[in-house]
Amino acid sequence: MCIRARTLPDREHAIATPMAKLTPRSQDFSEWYLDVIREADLADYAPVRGCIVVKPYGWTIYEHMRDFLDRRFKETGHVNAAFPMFIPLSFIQRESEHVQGFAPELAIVTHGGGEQLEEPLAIRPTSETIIGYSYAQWIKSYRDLPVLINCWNSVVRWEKRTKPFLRTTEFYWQEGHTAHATHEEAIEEVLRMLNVYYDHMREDCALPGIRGRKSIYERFAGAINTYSVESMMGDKRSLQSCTSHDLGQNFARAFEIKYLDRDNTEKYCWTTSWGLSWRLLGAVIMVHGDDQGLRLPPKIAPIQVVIVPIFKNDAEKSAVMEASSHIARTLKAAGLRVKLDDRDETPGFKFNDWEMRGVPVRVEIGPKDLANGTVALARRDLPSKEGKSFVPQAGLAERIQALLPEIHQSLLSQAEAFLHGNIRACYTWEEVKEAVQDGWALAPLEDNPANDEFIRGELSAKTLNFPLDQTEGEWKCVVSGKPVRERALIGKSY
RNA sequence: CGGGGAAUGGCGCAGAUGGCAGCGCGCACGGUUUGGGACCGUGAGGUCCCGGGUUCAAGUCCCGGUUCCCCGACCA
Repeated sequence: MCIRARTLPDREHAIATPMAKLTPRSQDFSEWYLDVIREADLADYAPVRGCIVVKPYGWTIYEHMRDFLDRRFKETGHVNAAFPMFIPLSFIQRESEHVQGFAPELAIVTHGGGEQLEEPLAIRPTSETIIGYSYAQWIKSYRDLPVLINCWNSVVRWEKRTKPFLRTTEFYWQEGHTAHATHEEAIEEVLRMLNVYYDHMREDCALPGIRGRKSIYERFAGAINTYSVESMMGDKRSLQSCTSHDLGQNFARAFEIKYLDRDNTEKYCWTTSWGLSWRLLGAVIMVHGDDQGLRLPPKIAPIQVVIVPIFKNDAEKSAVMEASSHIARTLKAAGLRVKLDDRDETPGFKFNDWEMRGVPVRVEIGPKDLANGTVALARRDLPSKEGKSFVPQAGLAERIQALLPEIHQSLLSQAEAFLHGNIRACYTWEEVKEAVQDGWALAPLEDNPANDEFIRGELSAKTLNFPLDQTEGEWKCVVSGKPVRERALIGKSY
């Protein structure tokens, strides 16, 4: 079963570009997104509701993202481990807010080996509880702290409304779980990991975002504070790209995660958890993509450079192929991920094909280039003519190595301009109402669940977060009118 | 979970009033081509989403279900 595309209702467009495979982004962003996933060969639907099959090209992008992030976890002192995907139902019920938050989304196993289980097993929607059980056994002394563990796994949440990568029944992610002696240390960890995510997004994925604290209403079930990075998609809706939770002592108390301190008294640990899923790949698609398809940041692109040979006859072919192979070898030796496209297709077809797949750099080599000692160099981040130039073959590897960071920066800058250009400072409810029709509002807000509910009810938008970077000031809450010192981002979201 | 749309070859679609399952693209093979989605010829490819029912006969009509898309509710 495959992801289906719709007919292009825009006939004129279809005639103008008869081979168009994507719904134009401006016409229907949601269809465009699904079209890109299909045409760029990222994923298929699975025969199970809300589940997807991630194809090799899509998975390779995720692998690169994962590897960069994993490196950052290791650099900040974390180690990886694995815990069971089955969680005794009673574990999830131990933390009261946690169970309330997750009960509606649980998948539960009632049978095993042909027999009904004595205690049903939940398939993990997240692992705080089963990891808490282990931590309670592992942690005896202040000398055992902190515990800094990360898991790469998948979790299951029975979502009502799903969308490839953004919200799937099963999704791959990482979840970090740490335990600390003091609340200060735990808070430090929560913010450290928020910044690790923020840096990963910017530096590896060219994705800007706004770091902030979630409102009381929006925070994780069982946390005393949740932080997020909110990203703005191409349709100006927000995507919560990652979260980092200060769990206080809630799970420590529920699972008896205690240590004996220097003063010989027993104390509860302070725990944290933080996660980032393949949803971020959805953000890469929706932030960078255009009407030609994907535009991948070079660091996570499965193929960084594609070489397209051009020739008219056999004589030209052998000369061009020889030069192409040589260049491919040179670029590979320089550490670039290179693909020489020797398929029996026309160059024009290949140009479009690789643009669809988001390859950052294209090298074209034809007879004219052989004569001139040049190649045509095209960059995906700029429109076709603007991004194409003829450069000498000599020093090509160095040139491309220097170009990749430039493309990264260009994608980041474009996204950043879009993000900041679509946030409006608002000071009245009327202004907020108007701003969220076409972007985000930054407005004074009292952190009170009643206000969140009001916003949701009135606007089909929600409180995204209270940005960490706040300007000093005192305003009146746009909902309650009470004096506040903080402003919140409000917008439509995924 | 509520409202609306949809499901026919790998993809996009057509198949009034029930009567031999089709088109474009893609795919395979042969040839001509190749600097922005080439062309000619030949050919392969189908549980018409699933299960019941009506009928001499169901892609088409009726009932039930599944999945996908959109809007809402819900949701780290």
